[in-house]
Amino acid sequence: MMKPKLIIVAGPTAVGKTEYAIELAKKIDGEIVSLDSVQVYKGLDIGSAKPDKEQRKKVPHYMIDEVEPTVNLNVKDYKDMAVKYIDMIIGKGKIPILVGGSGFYINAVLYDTDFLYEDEGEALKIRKELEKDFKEKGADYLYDMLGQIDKESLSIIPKENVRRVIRAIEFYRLHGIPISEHNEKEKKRESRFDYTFYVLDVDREELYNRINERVDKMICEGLLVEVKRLINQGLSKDLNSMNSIGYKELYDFCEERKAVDDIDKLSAEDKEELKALIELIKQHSRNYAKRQLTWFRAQKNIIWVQK
RNA sequence: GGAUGGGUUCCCGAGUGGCCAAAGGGGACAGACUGUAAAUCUGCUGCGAUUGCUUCGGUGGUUCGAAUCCACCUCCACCCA
Repeated sequence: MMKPKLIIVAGPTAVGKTEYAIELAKKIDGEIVSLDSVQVYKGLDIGSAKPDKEQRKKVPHYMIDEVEPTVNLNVKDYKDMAVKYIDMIIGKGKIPILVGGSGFYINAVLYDTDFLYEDEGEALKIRKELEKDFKEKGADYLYDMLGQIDKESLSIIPKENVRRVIRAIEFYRLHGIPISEHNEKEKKRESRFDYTFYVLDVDREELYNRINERVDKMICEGLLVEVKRLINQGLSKDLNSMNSIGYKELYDFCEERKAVDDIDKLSAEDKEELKALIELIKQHSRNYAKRQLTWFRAQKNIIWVQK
């Protein structure tokens, strides 16, 4: 049986994936599935640089505005949703074009990683308990615990990465097998798609310029108002959605101020503070872009597209 | 013009005779990653291939030895005029 065709357009933030993908989709009669961990959330529009209405009219887009920002999505849920759309597009005889920068999510979809079923309540309970252990007994304690159930993981996960140490222990308790063993198996998976994996890239300097400019643009377009609106909706700071770049930096600032719709009206002091926060957003975006590049460099069968 | 404090490696900042290529932080760079991933974490950061070489505003001294002490110069901050 022939594997269905699929195209991926990935790359660091702000390289211009959206436009590139739309052009491509028009040319080959494809439909776009966003593979972006933030664009899925409703209401996070400006900060996640969602394609606008005009763009979405040109080509059908999926996986955008898919869930409420109050939901904490994880790879499994994300993958399951995305796969449904992909199969639907294939079913129509069109070519799915996956567009996004979340490498981990792209891989999950592309290789159809098997994330075992987990009882969310149970998982959360275990996690809370382990987090408490960490606070009370420290990282060494957790690491020892991991070593007793899954020696292999010790060479993959550094002790300092407590979050992943916890997840590894949590996985073992949930499934009774070491996460390293499961991952080893999943890594060998072949994609069920006949895929072409493009990664867009530009000179580092140019990329950073684009990022900086785009952040400024987001501010002009009303990022502050967007964040304020989300806060007023009751979104708490510790939600995944609010933990993304552009939102986490502005959260406190917007929460403390009554009005943020007119930047010119802010006090001189506030303006200074805001300026520093904007710089921070730019920096975090640059760091993120760098991490994305690192991820893609480590992937197989990548076709680099120098812009 | 006078008094004082200060100029340290990309930035901030510690160091006040040898253990100093110089703490710490930031940034930059590189990397890891399989249920928080726009998350989380790691390494590295004067030059050179080890001995080595060139750095701590500048110049000249003191000393076996100076970023550290002395002299002069220079720049900055602040105070008095």
